[in-house]
Formats: sequence, C-alpha cells, structure tokens
Amino acid sequence: MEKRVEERKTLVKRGLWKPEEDMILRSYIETHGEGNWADISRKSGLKRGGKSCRLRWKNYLRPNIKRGSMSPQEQDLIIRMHKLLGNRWSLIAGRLPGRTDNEVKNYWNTHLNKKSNSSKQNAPESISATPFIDKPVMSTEVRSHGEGERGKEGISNTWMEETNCFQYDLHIESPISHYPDTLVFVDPCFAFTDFFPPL
DNA sequence: AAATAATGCAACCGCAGAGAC
DNA sequence: GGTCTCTGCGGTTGCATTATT
Repeated sequence: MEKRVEERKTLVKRGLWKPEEDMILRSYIETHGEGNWADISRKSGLKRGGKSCRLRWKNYLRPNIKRGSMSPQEQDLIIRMHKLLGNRWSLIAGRLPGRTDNEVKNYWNTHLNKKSNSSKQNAPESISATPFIDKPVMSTEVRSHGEGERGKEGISNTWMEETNCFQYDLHIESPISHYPDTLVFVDPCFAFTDFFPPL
C-alpha cells in the first residue's frame, strides 16, 4: 500500500504547470467534460494526479475566471463574510463571481488578514462593532425553499459613509408571499448566504 | 550590481464526506 | 455494514517575483 503511494508519488509530475499541459487539460475537458479527474489524468496523457488536474482547472483554466486585483466591493464582502462564516473559503468564493476559493483564501491570508488585525488594533469601533452585525434580518428558514421556488432577484449595493460599509438592496420577485419584495440588509452576508446557493 | 528579505500566489497535502460495490 | 475510490475543502508549503539594503 505504502509502496504504491510511493510509486505514484514518483510517477506523478509536480510543480508549476506548463502552458503545454494547460492546453492538453483544457482541450481534454472541452471534448470530454469535467469530472472523473482520475480518468482525466490517466487518459489525457498528463503525468499529473487527478487532484492536481482538478485544482488547475478550477483555479486557473475554467472559463469566466476573474483575475487581477480585488475591487473594494469584493474586499468588503470577503471581510464581512469571513466574519460571519470563518474560513469557509468555498462558500465565500461562491459569492464572488469569477473568484476561486484558493484565490480568496490567498487574498485573505496576504492582504485582509493583516488589514483586519491592524484595524482591530487601531480602530476598536470598526466593522466588528457595528450594532447591526449580530442581528440577521433573515431567518435561515428561507433555505428550505428549493432552487426552483426562487424568483428573479436583483442586487444593488451602496457605500454607506456613516457605517463605513456597503448596504445591499435585494429585490426579489418571489412567490414566497410572507417575505417582502424588497429587503434591505445592513449585513450583506446574511442576504447572500440565505438566498443564494453556491454558484 | 549583488545579496538578502519580504511578499504573493500556485500547488500540494491530509482529511472528511459521499457514493458505489 | 465495511471497504474503496473519488471529490472537495482548508491549511500549509515552496517557489518566483519584487523590494530593500
């Protein structure tokens, strides 16, 4: 067993991906589709493990990946969602179209972690002290409504100078009668997590 | 210009959960 | 019910790049 693992370790290529490998993986997935990563790594001819293929596709090659620096809105959302969810990077990334969990995690560890630490020290009345933050507007009940039951939604956000945060307006054309058509969330995290499943 | 330190990010590792057998 | 395989997640590492001395 250990010997097999050892063999696999020596056979599997590691390190940074070359452009040729990217091309192979991309074209394989374009013709055969995603999933079954062990098969992909075997059949595509790539000497990479399934995990490595999956990670490369998910974090780099997948269409609609947004690269480049985070916008202030994205930063704000990451900070707020991290406050609410902790290190649930995949959930947080699910709220940021085009961003991956790895990217969000890296961004947090390199930029925001420092920022939030220093802001804790410098500004005790920052986001964490916002009186609204511990008062989720929505009940988690909403989750029990299936995907199909959700109506058309629209989100707009406005920077609130006085609270130093974004206010999110969520407009729902929803058949769920006991919820208002327009909900205003001071804490966007609840709005997103309660209404939108991961993308 | 060279050496060293700091930073950012891509990739790997280990673990857990789900599903198939 | 037990085992195996696959997949996804979060934590960590290692390397390339950039900044500083």
